[in-house]
Amino acid sequence: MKFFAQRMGSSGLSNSEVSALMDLVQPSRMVRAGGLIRRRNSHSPFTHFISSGWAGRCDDLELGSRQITNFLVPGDFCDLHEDALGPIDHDIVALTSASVGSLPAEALLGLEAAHPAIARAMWGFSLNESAILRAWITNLGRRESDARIAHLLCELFERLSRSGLAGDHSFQMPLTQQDLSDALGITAVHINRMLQRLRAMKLIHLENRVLTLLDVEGLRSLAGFEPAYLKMRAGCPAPPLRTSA
Amino acid sequence: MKFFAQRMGSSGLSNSEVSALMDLVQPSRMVRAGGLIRRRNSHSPFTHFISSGWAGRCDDLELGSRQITNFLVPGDFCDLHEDALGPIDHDIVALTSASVGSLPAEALLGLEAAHPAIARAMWGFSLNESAILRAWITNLGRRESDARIAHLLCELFERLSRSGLAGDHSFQMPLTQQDLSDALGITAVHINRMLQRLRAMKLIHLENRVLTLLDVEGLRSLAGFEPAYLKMRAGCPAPPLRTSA
DNA sequence: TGCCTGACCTAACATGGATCAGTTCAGGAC
DNA sequence: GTCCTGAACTGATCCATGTTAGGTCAGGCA
Repeated sequence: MKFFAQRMGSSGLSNSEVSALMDLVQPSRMVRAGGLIRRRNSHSPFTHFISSGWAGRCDDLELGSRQITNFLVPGDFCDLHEDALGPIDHDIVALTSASVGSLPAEALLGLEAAHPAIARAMWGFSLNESAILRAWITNLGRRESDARIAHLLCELFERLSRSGLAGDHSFQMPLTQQDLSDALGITAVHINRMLQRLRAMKLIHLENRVLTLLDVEGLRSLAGFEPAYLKMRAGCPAPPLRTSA
Repeated sequence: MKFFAQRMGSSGLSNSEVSALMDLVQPSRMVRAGGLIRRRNSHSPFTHFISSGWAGRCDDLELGSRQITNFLVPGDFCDLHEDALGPIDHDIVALTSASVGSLPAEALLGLEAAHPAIARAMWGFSLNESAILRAWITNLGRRESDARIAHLLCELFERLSRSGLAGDHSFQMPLTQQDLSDALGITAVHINRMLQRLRAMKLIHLENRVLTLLDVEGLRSLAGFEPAYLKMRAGCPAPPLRTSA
């Protein structure tokens, strides 16, 4: 839960607001790699977050193939306010063994009504994820396979960095080539070829589940990566009111 | 603004709550086809919605190519709470001539704090769009071009239906083949060929900007379309509290 | 020791969709 | 009427990626 507290703090909340949130947190639950954190169509009175490990949002299609629509890393919410409005519509699957925290959803809504800053912060997390989803759409729609992989790696590096989970241009990257395939819409065979190419271009080093970005600028330029969309939208002061729309 | 009021009403709000919202609405602004509704990095103290016409969220890349990450139709919010947390990170472009309404963002946040049902409804709209974005990711990642187009057409039909903008299996479809290309990550040339194929399969009829779904079941089955993700998540009663996460 | 499994890796071949280079047609401006 | 433009449409060619069918290697286990 350390990363969750850090993350809440990074969203512009005061210490007392963060404490009010942390007071709601329930004991964590361990989920083994491959296990389900949330099942589609299920209901839960809790909002969950990733405490440690990696997870993915999965849309299953016929034929056993799946599309991962986002990765979740420590500090990320799994289902912020989803259940207040109906059952969740996709599976959330642990990709490594993971620890999952939770807080009562109704109590969280109450806290938001009482503390405008908390309401803003929750909107910030939600809009932040939407920006990531849009970036994924652009990645899938416009980029070729090598740039597509590069873009995802750049994104993961930034997201882990802001939780203090990435070191000097390197991080623990537990995703298999099949996971990357499921996320990027590229077959695992071709993922392999393109990872080889990125290695040959001296852009990355990947071994024993540790990824090192050997040439961040080169990788970003290949990927067309613009990190602005990941910027945490902290609750900034109300913008000045203008008189016309 | 008629469609906006309808849409608010469809989200489980009472008449008085809808009225409270409508009291905030400012006069609409007309935008010509191709014009900008919101520019990336701009700031606005208003939350905008589409009153009439179609718009698209656009990510521009180098080389003049663009990715449309969602279409916006009458009743859709453009930038719900985006500006309370920082400048918006993408362009919103009118794809037809369009009329855009707005309401003061701070006043809307105030209304949400005072009326929990309104806060829930706004979360519902936001989560609803996130579900659409995830469905787009799956569409781009997993489906071949003909199924991809079919899926988008099914989605648009459902979305317009729920605003009363689609008739008996047909609707006004103002998107050019280039617009479809920009949204689906398929060249306009190939969009054309695949539209021919859908016509040849007697699944659709498209002429003079009117699209008719000749065989809804056939189209859905080709697309693997499951409409559940579009279901408006109305503010349902609080789920019963359980004691374990 | 040998067997099994999952992840990574590779080669040969097939193909969906991109690219390039056009044509046709309707509507609007003049 | 002619010109111009945007959109729809088409055919030929090419290549990025999918498909199929393997191989290698390390770890766990009997």
